[in-house]
Amino acid sequence: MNQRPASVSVVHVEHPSTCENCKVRQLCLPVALNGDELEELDLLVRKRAPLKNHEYVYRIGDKFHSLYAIRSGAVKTYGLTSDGKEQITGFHLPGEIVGMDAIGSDVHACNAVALEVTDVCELPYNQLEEIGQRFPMLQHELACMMSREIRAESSMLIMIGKMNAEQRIACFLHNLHHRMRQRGGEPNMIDLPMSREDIGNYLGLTLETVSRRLGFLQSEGVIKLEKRRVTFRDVERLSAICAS
Amino acid sequence: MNQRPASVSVVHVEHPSTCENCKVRQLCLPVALNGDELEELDLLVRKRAPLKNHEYVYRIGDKFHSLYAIRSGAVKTYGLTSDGKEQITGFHLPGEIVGMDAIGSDVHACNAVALEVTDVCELPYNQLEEIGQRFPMLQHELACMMSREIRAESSMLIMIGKMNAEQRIACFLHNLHHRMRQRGGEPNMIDLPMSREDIGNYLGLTLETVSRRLGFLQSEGVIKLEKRRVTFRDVERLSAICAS
DNA sequence: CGCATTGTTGACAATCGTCAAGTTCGGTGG
DNA sequence: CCACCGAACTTGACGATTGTCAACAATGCG
Repeated sequence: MNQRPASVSVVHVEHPSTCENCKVRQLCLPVALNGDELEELDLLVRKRAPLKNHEYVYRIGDKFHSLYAIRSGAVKTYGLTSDGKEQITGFHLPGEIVGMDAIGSDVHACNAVALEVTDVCELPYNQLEEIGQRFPMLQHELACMMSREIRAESSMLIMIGKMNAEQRIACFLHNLHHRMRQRGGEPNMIDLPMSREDIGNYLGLTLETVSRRLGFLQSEGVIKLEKRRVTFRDVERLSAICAS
Repeated sequence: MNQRPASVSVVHVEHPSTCENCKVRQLCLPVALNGDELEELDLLVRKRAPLKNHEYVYRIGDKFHSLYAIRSGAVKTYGLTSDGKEQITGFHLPGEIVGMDAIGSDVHACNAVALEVTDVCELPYNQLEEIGQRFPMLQHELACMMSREIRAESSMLIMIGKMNAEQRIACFLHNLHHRMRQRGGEPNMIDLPMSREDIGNYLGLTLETVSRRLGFLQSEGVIKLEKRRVTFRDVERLSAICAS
């Protein structure tokens, strides 16, 4: 008799891939919508073949046309400095929406690329505004998601502006841990979808510093590292480091 | 015969303080609205006595109720780190809207405080959503302003993450110069509304570093400093430093 | 006029970046 | 299946930018 494989849906019934059946609907636009609204939203969602690792959701210069809700996988968004270096502005998990920074622009000003196999729902923006007119709740939810994005970036500014390398790494892990748990991940373990270089880039550090500080956190017994798998051994201490 | 005082409105007719007559309507919500829409917007705007220096627009913990459009003056928004230090997340000029990070929250998560005498228009948010339902263009403009805020914060992340002290200061000045000009300021001069400490806080630097790098830019002939007055002597060079 | 706030300047220290060497891992092809 | 190659990561030594501490000057407000 076989063990059930860990962390895989126990029963995998083939639901039609509607918002109503989506695993992350509690975190995404549909959170507060009723049946009619959901139905309308489903009508405008364009499905796409899942993106493979390194495939772009959109690129700098692409005409802005749609927002993209992440259904599964992970996406990083990054801009370019004037001398052509990448600066990652966010890592995005299922239930989050990317592309909101381009509303009211003609073209996208940042790249969005999949960090693993990733399923996205395309939401044509003019249609979204149109049904938003008829469904106030949808309009409201969209505003909430944009507002949340603003808050998230403000938090990053606070973090980058005031914290040292160790605190940044601790906060980063803590934040990711929290978000992964919201999404039903293992309670004390995460598999990072990004490289050390990406982490460093995001946090305003070099990959060497990331590697060193992660190693230090491990030596202190706060986490355990196995390649990109991070096991949390002392979440209390991790929080304490964030707040120190 | 007296000279006309510089940088003061030449003729100061007492317009009623409607959106239509607002000096920054081209930069604010009303930019694309027609007569009916403007009238409706004016009905919901609550005027307040101008804020004096150091007076709060809203504070952390205040119940979220309204957005605030800045009519004149300047506002800084800042959050608090877990150990109680301030981190400034933005400086806001006339035509900009503060409070959008609290939409969908119960309470404000950051402070907004006037840096000089400042006139704000209070926009009760539920009324704003309500008339947004009837006027798609207003709804669209609001989304654009939120989107712009997301882009602005992304730019800051790119800047803080990748630039050294001198580049940050140069970009900061350049950005402020640009925004002041949009608002009809002197072409090559700005009076900073914030202290060196505020600038450093915002840019993730200490006030000493700000003072030193500003002094260096002056010694290089890029700017001239007189207390908080900055005169631009070589905007080309300033741009070059930002991009270096 | 005096005191508090703000800004400037200097000396020194520390964190983090740079450069470099070496290791592990994963994928590809013989 | 094994060998090889490149990507990703780790670790060490060194240096530079920036922060810290301190003294002092200038400003503005009561």
